[in-house]
Amino acid sequence: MSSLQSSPSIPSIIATDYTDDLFKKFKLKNYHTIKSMNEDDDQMNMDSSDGSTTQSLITENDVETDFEKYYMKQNSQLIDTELHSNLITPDIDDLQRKEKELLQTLNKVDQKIEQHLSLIENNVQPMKHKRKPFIQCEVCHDKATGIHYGLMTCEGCKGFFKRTVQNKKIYRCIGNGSCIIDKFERKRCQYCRFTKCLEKGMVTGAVRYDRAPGGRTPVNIALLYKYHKEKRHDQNREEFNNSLEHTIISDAELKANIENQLNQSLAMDSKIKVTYQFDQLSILDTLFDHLKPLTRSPIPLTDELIKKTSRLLIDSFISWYRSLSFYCLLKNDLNQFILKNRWSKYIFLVICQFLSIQYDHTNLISYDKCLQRLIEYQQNQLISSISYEIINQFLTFLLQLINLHLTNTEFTLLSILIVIQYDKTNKTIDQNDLISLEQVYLKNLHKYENEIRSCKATYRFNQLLHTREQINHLTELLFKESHFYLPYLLIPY
DNA sequence: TTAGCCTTGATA
DNA sequence: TATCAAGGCTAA
Repeated sequence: MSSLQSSPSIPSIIATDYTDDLFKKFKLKNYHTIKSMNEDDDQMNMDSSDGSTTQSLITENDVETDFEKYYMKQNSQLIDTELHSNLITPDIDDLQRKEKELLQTLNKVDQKIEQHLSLIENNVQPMKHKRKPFIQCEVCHDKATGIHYGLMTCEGCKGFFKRTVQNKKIYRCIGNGSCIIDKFERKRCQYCRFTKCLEKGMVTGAVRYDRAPGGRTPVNIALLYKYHKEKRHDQNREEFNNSLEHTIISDAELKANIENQLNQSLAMDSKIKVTYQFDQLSILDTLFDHLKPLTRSPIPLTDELIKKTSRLLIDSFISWYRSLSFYCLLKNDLNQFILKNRWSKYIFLVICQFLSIQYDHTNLISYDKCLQRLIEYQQNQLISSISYEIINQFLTFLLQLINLHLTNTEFTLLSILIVIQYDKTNKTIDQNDLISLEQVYLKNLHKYENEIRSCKATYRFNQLLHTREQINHLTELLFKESHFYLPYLLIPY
């Protein structure tokens, strides 16, 4: 562990445990020393932060080493925090400082503290004798065991919050900071879990520095609880008002919706748990990494493998879409509409592009071979007449795509143009913002073709737009006929 | 590291 | 004395 810590190439987060443990031990020693001294002499009023009291138990060298390591860690964390403030949890000391400032403001605003206390009491009182059989944790929706650090939470989230604050942990989110936190997924991302704890109103100041067990919540902390409770109440009211104007669905609902569509198209039962992977470093590499295992799969491909791959591709699609520059500029409901309605087209293009790289126009799978795989996949069941037509159309399209030899830029621009295409047949949502956005990307594509193909630019540009229409048509056809698995069957093995 | 269970101590 | 909300312990 110590060698890891000294290595500059390893992120500081990996090496935190060692120093955290040392600091924890140091604080414990400090606490026990003070406690024993207080027991010996009740008259003395010692401050637990006074370093001199600890020297009777541990050597100066120990203290220096422990603190040197601790402050080195703190410094490295601060640097990291500045660089990736959106993806790394803030410093716990900073959080607690902000809470103190807030508390001072609260006290200044309301001079009648006594009145405040009675109000808090009145708020707490009615809850005391209410016992519900199942109360949800406000962070992960598991069974709550009570109010912990100001919020109704389960034992897991309580312990997680305590450990984070006590050990001054700093977490990193490998996604975009919007991971789902529920009973099953809460362990996947510590950053998003802690962020949710704070957002919901857990108070870091309620974690006791002296680690003294038992007792009631101090008045000042209770004031912070009240503040957060009122703040949440206001936010909920505002969100409710907004929801009347815009129907915005949550991440969980979005995934469930896509999941349902996928189930219907693949016509299979779901037994696989969705796994989420957020890798935005190289989207095409990630997508192809998801597809490569199919080239080594048993023959014929299993439902399970196709479904698992589809889910990985969907996750990558969501991550990729959210990383696009215009994502934050569009209204939430429009983004949700795109995510819900365009994922299949994007995935279809990805698989076809993967196939076009695996094959070339001379060795493309034959019509008969394709039919044979389809029959094998359907376990020798008779296939409908429409299936013959779909295979034909699909193979024709694939051959065209192989001959196109898309560049990476063309692939990216085509992907975006598929996703943001204005759909004039759909009047259920305001898509006006997509018109101008589409124009921007069309201009970009044309400009790119002008640069690399000069006189053939317009022809190529039109070819790509035609490809987009073919993708729209084929995706809808595959979905309608529950043949969305067809592109997967063509992956060479 | 997590999370369920137990202990502790202030307060009604 | 019961309750609540802190903390600790420990198996997984």
